[in-house]
Amino acid sequence: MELLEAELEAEAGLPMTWYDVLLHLHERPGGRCRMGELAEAIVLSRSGLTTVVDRMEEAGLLQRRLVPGDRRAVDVALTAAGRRRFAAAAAVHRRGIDEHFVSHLSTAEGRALARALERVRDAARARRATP
Amino acid sequence: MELLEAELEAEAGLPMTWYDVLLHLHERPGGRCRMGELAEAIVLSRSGLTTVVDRMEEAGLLQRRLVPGDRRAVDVALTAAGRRRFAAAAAVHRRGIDEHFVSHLSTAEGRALARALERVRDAARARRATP
DNA sequence: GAAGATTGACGTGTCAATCTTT
DNA sequence: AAAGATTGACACGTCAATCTTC
Repeated sequence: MELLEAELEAEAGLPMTWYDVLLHLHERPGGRCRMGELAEAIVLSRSGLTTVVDRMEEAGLLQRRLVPGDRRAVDVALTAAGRRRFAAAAAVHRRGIDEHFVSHLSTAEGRALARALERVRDAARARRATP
Repeated sequence: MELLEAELEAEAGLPMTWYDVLLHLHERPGGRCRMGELAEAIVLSRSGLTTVVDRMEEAGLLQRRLVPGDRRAVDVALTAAGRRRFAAAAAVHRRGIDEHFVSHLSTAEGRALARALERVRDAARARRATP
């Protein structure tokens, strides 16, 4: 993770947190999403996300938008610059994952590892849901 | 990791960083070691370790000791209380690892996973050594 | 009153500068 | 000058309190 993060910073000029934000926005239809939902998705406190979005908005990668129908809420939306920046960063990140992780495993190993770790993850999640 | 850390905190009253310190001291002969060596071992900056050791010394789990022969250096040494506290914490932590990780894998899966991840780790370390 | 987001106080880590000893 | 540890300034995260809207 340290290695991937350093490469992302060096070659795409993005901190990992910013990449996470761009990724999850990119996955939503319209490239937009509520603050709370986004905070949940990238595992960050709501207040933490507030300041991250402040910076990213200054950098022109996204914009806060009013939510039609609920004046409490705020939407975060990708800008064109944000989409371009994400595309470039994603290329860097995918190459990194391939090079530093996937390339060291056989196909069979990859599958086996995924299956095993999914079980571990699911068990942890289940326990988290009902503590 | 979040789960293990929460359990350690709740059942043994130790932050993960403190556990790491106790563990690595416990592994050294005499339960003592230099500050710099310890910082390297637990992957923490030297200055970060300074403050952690401050707190742990206040808590009575370890002591700073003069190093005979080099007045620049400082040794950190486990106290009796530190050893007791580590034993209790280690029991909690081992149980957690067993329960939340190992128990979800077959013996064969465990071995395969270890071999595969060791290769990934070694590759990352090699690249880190010569960037 | 509860949901949604923001603000302020604080904890923990890194980095650069400092001080002592070699 | 270089090794060893500490100090101070700062970045980034969490939690509790606040403010607005439902």
